[in-house]
Amino acid sequence: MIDLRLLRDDPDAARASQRARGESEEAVDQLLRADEARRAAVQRFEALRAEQKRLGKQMPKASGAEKAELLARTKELAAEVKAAETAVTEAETALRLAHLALPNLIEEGAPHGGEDDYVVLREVGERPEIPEPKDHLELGERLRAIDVERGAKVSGSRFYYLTGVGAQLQLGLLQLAISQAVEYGFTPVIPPVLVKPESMEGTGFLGAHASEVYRLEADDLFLVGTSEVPLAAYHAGEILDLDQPIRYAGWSSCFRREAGSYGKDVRGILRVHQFDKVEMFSFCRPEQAHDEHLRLLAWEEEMLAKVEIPYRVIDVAAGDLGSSAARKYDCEAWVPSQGRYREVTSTSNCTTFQARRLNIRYRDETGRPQVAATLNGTLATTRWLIPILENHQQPDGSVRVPKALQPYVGGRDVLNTVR
RNA sequence: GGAGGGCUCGCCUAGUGGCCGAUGGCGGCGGUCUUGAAAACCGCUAGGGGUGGUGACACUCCUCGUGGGUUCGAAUCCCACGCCCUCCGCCA
Repeated sequence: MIDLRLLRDDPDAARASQRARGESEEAVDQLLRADEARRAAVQRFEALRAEQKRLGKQMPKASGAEKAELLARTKELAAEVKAAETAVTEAETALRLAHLALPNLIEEGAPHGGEDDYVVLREVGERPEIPEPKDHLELGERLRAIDVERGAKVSGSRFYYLTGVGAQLQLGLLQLAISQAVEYGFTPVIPPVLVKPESMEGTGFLGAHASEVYRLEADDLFLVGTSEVPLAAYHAGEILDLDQPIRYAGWSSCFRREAGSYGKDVRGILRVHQFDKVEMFSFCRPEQAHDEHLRLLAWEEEMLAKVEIPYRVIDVAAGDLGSSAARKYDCEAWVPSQGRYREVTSTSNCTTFQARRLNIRYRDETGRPQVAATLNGTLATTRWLIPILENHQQPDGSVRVPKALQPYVGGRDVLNTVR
């Protein structure tokens, strides 16, 4: 949810943001009208209510005919107050709907347009020359690292087993991510992955993403698609000390239904229903958010450097930001078998949008509560195994292990085909 | 699965129909005292909304888990729901 006061002061900023996203400007005006209507309703109610309280105070002192008259008047008033209160409730509901419907204002500088209008900020690392690259699944199967056949047998399509060095590589990768995060002052967190509806709602994943989310009907709980959800909701309703940003590194499994992606990326483990991830999450003051965002990006790039894979950084266009983000940078790793870059990290600056929903605040210099800013960014996921295997493959199907990961596979620098 | 108990301002707690937005303690902050500290004493210490003002601020309304009901009037009475806790059983 965006700041309504800001919206009243400068509705054109919101309209411009909507245009950049390729979304309706009418949503802005709807919200403005709903805001206005609510304030009018509130004022009507308050006037009546004040009168009711005033007369009510006279009641104990009154007696006889005076009391009877008072009673008659207050009785009438009571009905009016109740009607006015109902009107306020209705206006508030309408406002909330309009409020939820409007996405975050984009950060100045974010590219305008849709999915394909991203801007490449830089390409980093040398793409390897591999004449006939094997894809990650073939490599993974030869190494006995990835087993999608049995994944499908046991759980269905888009499920897999990581076995042997596959399991070790993933654990090592995530461990490496946690170690780096801790080194930079993050608090490592292993959060719950089942959350209540309000936690899911608060983080904005029940809007456009609702069909992406697994819901456990019997218990009315949701499986999280990222630890961003339990990390953001961790401080819901709290007033934090944000002299310094508060940083968490969440380690969790993530679950996604991948509804509507039938036939897309069906081979291997690029797009799966369940994977593991280490996610950075920051709470900070709004004025710190921009710099914090760049720090998160830098930490992502540091991790990519550690596993020695070529990548590029893109500045995601406004129309592809999702409702919460004001700006988003993705790192895309080079995938030799596909001859293109694929997303492996994503860092979003949600400014105060998410925190406002979750009611997460801090105290400013004057001691007044203000809405905090939240940011998130990927530090490692199962998907990283793809560029790691593919970029480091050798003609015989063996795979070189990046130095940083060697300790996690028994010190080996090469993983050899099994059998 | 069964049976109980509880939800009040950071924490604990008082409050059974108007004088309660709410008592007291702890903690926190500020001050007095002290060379300094402790102790003692004094003061301050929830959040949100609306209106007015450039502003410090002023006035006002809402909030005692949530929603409804009774009543002229509800933290207090009634109903429903939610959440937390304890015990028993079962499973790990």
